[in-house]
Amino acid sequence: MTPANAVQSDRGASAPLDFIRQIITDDLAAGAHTHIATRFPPEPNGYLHIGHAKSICLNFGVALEYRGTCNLRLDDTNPTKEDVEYVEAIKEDVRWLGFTWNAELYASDYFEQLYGFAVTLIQRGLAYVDSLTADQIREYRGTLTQPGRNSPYRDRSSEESLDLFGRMRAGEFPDGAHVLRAKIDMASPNLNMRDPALYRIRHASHHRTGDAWCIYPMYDYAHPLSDAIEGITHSLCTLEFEDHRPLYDWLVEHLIEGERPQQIEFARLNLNYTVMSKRKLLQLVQQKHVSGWDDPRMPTISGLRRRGYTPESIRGFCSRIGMAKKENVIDVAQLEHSVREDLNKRAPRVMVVLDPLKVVITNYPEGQVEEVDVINNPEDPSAGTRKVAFSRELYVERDDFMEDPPNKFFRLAPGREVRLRCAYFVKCQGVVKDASGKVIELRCTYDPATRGGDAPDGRRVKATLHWVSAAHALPVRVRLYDRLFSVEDAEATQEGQTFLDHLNPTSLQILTACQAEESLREAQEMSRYQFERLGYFCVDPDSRSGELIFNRTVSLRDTWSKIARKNP
RNA sequence: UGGGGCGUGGCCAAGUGGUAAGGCGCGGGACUUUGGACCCCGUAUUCGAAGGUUCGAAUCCUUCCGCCCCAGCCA
Repeated sequence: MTPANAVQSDRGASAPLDFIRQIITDDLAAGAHTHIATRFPPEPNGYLHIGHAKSICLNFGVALEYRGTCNLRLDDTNPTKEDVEYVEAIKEDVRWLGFTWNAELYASDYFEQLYGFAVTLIQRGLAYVDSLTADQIREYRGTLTQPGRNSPYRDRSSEESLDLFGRMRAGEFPDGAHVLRAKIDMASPNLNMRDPALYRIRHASHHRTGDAWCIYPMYDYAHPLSDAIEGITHSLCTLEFEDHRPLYDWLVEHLIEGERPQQIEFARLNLNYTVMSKRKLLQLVQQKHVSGWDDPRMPTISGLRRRGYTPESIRGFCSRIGMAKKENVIDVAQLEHSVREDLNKRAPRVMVVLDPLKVVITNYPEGQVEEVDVINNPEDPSAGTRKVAFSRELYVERDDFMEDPPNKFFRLAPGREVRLRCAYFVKCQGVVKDASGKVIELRCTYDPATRGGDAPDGRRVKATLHWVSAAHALPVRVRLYDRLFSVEDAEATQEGQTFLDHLNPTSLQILTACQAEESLREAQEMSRYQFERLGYFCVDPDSRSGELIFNRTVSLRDTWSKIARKNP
């Protein structure tokens, strides 16, 4: 695995610059900055998801490419929703993705400075303490088409506001009694400029500052100033903050001298067949629709990690999807492609039978065992080969046999010969059924001359099957994951429905009777394999010694299933 | 309806007045001891629409249409 500090940009050198990198390049050329500084500013109120990965790759990627710096800044201005559990998870996820932050910072580090800035604003007549209730403030704000009205407290003297603001900090008032507001323009067509709230009273203890404060700055106030304090040059955020930019600029122009940060917005990432809002993800966790934030079906970084995704595949995905301002919904096939591409190159191959069907090689000596050499990774000759036990009784995949095969089915059927991977050609001579007519065993013969999988007489077979020697097989459990939602747009609901109504009831399928080749016995937690002909799997942390559990990361591309679907 | 954005193939996305990159997906083929991978080929006479400017327009102008965001003391 690539060491975190060795990560270089995942953008190809010749890739065209996206609009953000174009702006930065131009700024540099114009001499606007000598050093590029970005930040990744998550609020620690939930786990990071693949949408955050887009932002992480952008912010850290830009820093790497321009030899600048990127800070990790926890945007912890709302103590009622935030928690240390989340900050730890966020740090782990960013690190795992392969990025190293310049500094680990918290908006709460700046509370004292931010307070000072607020005092300055009040002194200059640019902010005032309002004593309207939340409901009144809403009424006074006006609507999209009607201008707002000035609060009766708007013309309060700065002395009085200063006094009130100090007493707000001192804890003299209950939640909601007063709020500090910027004095901008209640008639602005941009609602964010209609005297936005800067500070609110919240008698809540903060996960970092404890009970030191009972007033907390709003995001709109804290963010630009935090950026300025850190010397951020380009503050990259998502589209919904576009309307906030005038306020961002207003604060920075009034309070910051010298180089000022610039906010640039890009489109957030959406993926089909999932949800991306933290609120909805939290709901899935709290209502136990999934096992936790790291459930392998979740679009969270921790979920993808547990699913078996690699950091490289996620970074590759982020660079592949591009960066623009257009609303987008990326097909999950794109994500799946990224992980297949990565794992194909490095995952060792192994044979595991998910749904075993017994095969008896009738002309193979009873009690004989031989070891065949099996290729570890055809994409990587240096991976070499391993020995796999072959014997008279084997398991093959039930799907690899059909008693009455359709035209395009190349696998095993009565009278048909196939190759057992890296072992022998076998021919099906008979079928054993139980009382209900279910096939429970195949009687086959093998051709001793085909050892290794090649026929000296040059005859060909149309299929190669994976297999496991029954006597040597290691029983394992496998969890097959599918999309969490059964519709592309889970958020699109009809009257009386919620996104939960679109949950895919078969998103998790647990297989308990799988048979794996012996070499897997020592498989380490989280190690990844390709189960030949099936897909990529990783060892779940729930595994105990004596019982391995594998998660399917993604299946292999399966042209047979497409054919089968088209010819039912 | 006020304001802010955005419209290039099924999904992303380059393109910045000189005649539509690339990726995913999809279809076809070649190869094959994974129906995997790899490799070929195909997949927008047209850029939301209509006018206009120009020798020439996805790119400039005008009008129209559609979609997204904003009325938290959330971020």
